[in-house]
Amino acid sequence: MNHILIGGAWPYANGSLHIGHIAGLLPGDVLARYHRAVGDHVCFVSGSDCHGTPVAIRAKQEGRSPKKVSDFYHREFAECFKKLGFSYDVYTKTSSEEHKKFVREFHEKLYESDYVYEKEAPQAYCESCGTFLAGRFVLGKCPKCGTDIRGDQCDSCGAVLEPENLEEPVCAVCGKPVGFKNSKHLYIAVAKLHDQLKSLVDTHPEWRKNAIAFTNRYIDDGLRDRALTRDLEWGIRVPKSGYEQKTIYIWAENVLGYLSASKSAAEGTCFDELWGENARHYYVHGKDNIPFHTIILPSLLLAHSKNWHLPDRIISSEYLTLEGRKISTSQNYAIWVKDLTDQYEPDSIRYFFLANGPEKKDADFSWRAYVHSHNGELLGAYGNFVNRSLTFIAKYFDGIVPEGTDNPAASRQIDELFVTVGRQIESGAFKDALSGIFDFIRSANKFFDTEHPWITRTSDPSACGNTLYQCVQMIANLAVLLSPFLPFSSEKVRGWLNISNKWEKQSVSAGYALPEVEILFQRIDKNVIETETEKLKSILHQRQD
RNA sequence: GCCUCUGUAGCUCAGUUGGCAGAGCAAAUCCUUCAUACGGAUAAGGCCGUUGGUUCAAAUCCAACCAGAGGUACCA
Repeated sequence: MNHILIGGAWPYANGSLHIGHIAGLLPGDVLARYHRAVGDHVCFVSGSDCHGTPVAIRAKQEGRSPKKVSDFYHREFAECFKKLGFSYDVYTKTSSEEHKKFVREFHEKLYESDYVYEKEAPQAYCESCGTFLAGRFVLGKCPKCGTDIRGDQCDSCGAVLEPENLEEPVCAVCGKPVGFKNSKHLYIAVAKLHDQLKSLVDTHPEWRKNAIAFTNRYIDDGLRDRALTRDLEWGIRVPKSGYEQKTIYIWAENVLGYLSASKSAAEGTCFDELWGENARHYYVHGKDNIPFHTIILPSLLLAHSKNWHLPDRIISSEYLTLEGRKISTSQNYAIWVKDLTDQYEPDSIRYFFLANGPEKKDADFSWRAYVHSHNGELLGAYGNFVNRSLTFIAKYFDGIVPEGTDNPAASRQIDELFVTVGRQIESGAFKDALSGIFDFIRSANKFFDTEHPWITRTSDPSACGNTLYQCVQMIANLAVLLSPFLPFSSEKVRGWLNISNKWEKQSVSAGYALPEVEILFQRIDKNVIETETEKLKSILHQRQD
């Protein structure tokens, strides 16, 4: 039995989840379900990222506490994931006591390492907000070209800047001028870990291409040491004297959630195996998260001790666009997961984002494509094949699976699918996996047509029975092959046919009595395309006014 | 500015090491009626962004250019 850790990215708790999050995170659940079906010990963890400036700012704007705000979104996230069938072993939050305790202990030891040092540097400070500000919360003019800019980078002339070099710096939150104060912080010497980090990338050609490219870029450009602490109220207190007023920088604690959450999941029993040499670790997130998983997390682990298991597979997706445009939460141009799950079936949503996800390059969500994917592929090809076969048996064989012999060609294809689909899932090629399964479904429909059982039913009843027997075997195996992708419908079919979800060839005996079956997927009205597209257009319209 | 990615059929895209351009959808014609107006077959559709180069052979490798997207470490 292999120990598999799957870490899904921790969504940031300052706003609702949209389809982009789901597109990046769904692969984690496919991996988890697949590895469980194979018989591996799986620990699939994630949680809500609750600390940091944006949550604090949002709380201030809403007149609520940061805890209230982040708890609100945490509950919403958990509900969305549940509805979509995410099979997390633990879904927690960074503001949980278990996580905070784990992080404080981890950091205490970390500070003793040779890779952590103290440094004083000027920090932007807003008197009116009474807080220090991160670079991107300082607005000002570029000293070189005079353009209005945000943060420490000029978009128009490309100059890399420090906030203290900006002209007329103002606070992005309240608009008042900012000053600068010296502040002492702990830094992690990422640059000193250059060789280990370089060798980590070089020894993992199976990371997604974008992860390798990003990481190499950072390494080649020269790794920069990073502050581990922040002058912020809302966060985990720094466990060091002299640092009572400071908190731990979120990227120095949220990625440790993989450890703290897997510790609670394992309840101490197999935590060591899970983080030992022979485990396998997958990290599933969007490309924006790459450096934090390939540089920061390994740096923290390496600086802490020699024994932690480093990332094996980085499943970093590209971005999802919406009707050809960039999704924008601030401008409300998005489809929210909670709205989607209210109206559409979870398997339908899962199918679309897994079959059309941003695996190797940006992908687009359009209502036209979504409705087509559901009605045409999921329902028309798969649902219909299941339905036409099983209702045929119900109608003409009294619901009893007729006598028949295995179809050698189909049987061989199924054997191959278990191998290739498994390999594709493990390597992060979810689109290819689904497309292989759906090719088989198309061939199954073709088989049904060329056998025309509705004719042999009277002309050659035993041939008719044989055809349906073979169709039932195909359905049984499809249910298992699709179970990581479409858990809800697969569970239904497995229930009807009384088969397990083990990742191996299934068979249903002749004579088995089918229960009453129902339609697998509801058809989506085509008018949805127009009404939903109109809604998005009106959002764009408002934006321009 | 710099870096990365993308450009292939009307649309969405696949094309792993160079070897006769592929799939799905849409549109066309036909077959079918077991099934959720569902399924199947056939044909049609392409200057593979542009221009050069390497090669017996280039969508694929190299160079330049054009167009678009993304990134450029304390925004997740």
